[in-house]
Amino acid sequence: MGVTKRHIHSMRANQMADLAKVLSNPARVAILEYIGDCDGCLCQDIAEKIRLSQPTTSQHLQVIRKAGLLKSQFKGKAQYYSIDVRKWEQLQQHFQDFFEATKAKCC
Amino acid sequence: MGVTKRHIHSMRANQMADLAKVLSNPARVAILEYIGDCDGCLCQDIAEKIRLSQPTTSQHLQVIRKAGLLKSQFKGKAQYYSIDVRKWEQLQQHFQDFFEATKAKCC
DNA sequence: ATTTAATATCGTAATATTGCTATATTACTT
DNA sequence: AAGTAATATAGCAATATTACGATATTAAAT
Repeated sequence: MGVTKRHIHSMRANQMADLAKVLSNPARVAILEYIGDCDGCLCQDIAEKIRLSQPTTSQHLQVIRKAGLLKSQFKGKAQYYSIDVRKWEQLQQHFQDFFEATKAKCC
Repeated sequence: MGVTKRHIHSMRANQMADLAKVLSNPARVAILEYIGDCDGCLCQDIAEKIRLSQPTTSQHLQVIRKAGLLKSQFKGKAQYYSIDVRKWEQLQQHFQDFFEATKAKCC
């Protein structure tokens, strides 16, 4: 077959996997690091920085955005991306909870 | 093309992505949750619990193991898996550092 | 030595992901 | 209104991932 069988797992496990998937590509990690740096970045600047094409960079941005981690704002024709700090902290908490819950059980 | 271009990214970004990849599949998340629960689990019990075949479960276990997160011990023909707590805490710290570093820059 | 039971690996098919070029869309500028 | 600049989307090829059944490996039990 070859499809991830989401339906057999708990919603919690699927959610956790979905969040981890956002961070499971080095380009997206690099993008998040860069956006953190500059606080309001243009797609083309990001693309130049991480050395991927503009379309590829844009696609990765959409993935991160769909996870709710980005805020964006048009100024003229430019789109300024920045990290949604509240969502970022929620993400951090989600991972934290997962690590702690697992540790609490096994140790 | 279609290959992740690891060489253009920093070692840190690649590492982070590799770690996230372990958690980016709900079966592996479910396995980790289950192993946390029982502290010394058999592959077949895990397979039954998460409702995937024994070979599929074994493969996921190898992925988690290659990331260094598992300890295992043969007793007879059975292999008892458990979480390597030190490595688990290191993983947690790695994520924690990434979240904090990014947050420190952008806020 | 053979059988049995548990796990790991091989081979394969289906689907997902990654990255590109080409093109569309959007909003400003002239 | 036409041109320009920035981003997004479509379409595609290459590779990676996921899952399975079949089989190999391993170690105990008969």
